[in-house]
Amino acid sequence: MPHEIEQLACDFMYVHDEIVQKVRQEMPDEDVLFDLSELFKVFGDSTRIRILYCLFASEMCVCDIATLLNMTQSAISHQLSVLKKSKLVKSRRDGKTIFYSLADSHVRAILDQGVEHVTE
Amino acid sequence: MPHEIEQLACDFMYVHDEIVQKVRQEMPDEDVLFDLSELFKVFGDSTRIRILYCLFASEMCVCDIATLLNMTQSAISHQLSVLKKSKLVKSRRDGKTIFYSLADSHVRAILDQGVEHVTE
DNA sequence: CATACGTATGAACAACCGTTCATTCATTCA
DNA sequence: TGAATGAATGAACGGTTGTTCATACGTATG
Repeated sequence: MPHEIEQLACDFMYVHDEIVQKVRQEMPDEDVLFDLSELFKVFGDSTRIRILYCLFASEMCVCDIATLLNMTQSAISHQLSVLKKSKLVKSRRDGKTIFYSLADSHVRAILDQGVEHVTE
Repeated sequence: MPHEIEQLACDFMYVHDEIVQKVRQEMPDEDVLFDLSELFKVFGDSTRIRILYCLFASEMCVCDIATLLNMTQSAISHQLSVLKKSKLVKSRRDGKTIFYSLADSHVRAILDQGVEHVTE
């Protein structure tokens, strides 16, 4: 793209300097944008969403979730580690069992907002 | 998983019938869950998020966005078609130029909620 | 009608993702 | 200490995704 960034590409230049500035101003920083897309990637899998819905009801161990969702222990464990890396879920050990629970109250708000969009 | 779904998997059975019922009740239907994860997949790419932030400021044509984001016309066009298929963006033609704009006010709310989570 | 320009589209490719399988780890209890 | 159990992990796989490149489409204009 050999154009000057300020004058934009189209011959019929629609976007003005004023709007370019507005975009620049309102667009979050690059690293925030990266974290944001990483966050939504985590929500972009129905297994992980279903796990989160389980944890809305109560803390649970891996094999409880696996049974509820009718999936293997390994698959759930892998996904829980994704959720944990993303700080959406936390865990505590009680003997042999490890209980998982939500780490953040935003999670529900974000999912609910999504549901609202999808079901209208 | 050879277990009865109602009694769950662990020997030390933590999740009770009451909680199982609560999960079943609060978990959205399978098709809603599918749509939900599809929606978040769309948000799970920083290029698409940046496109949406452009459109928060103003409707724009493809090459305006490409210039603003310093990407090729083709890459932006492909991503706009994803956003359009997801009904997050709409378009209108004016001569040779096609202008894209937001199709839904929920979009901003969902992204803002995500930003709030990420930047705390 | 031919040219130019903005955009869309299909193929191709590399990178990434989610599950499965086999194995290992951590803890309890006999 | 050794067996049993709940959970984590690494390798491997098939499928998906985002970009690039080349090309085709649609509209305006000469």
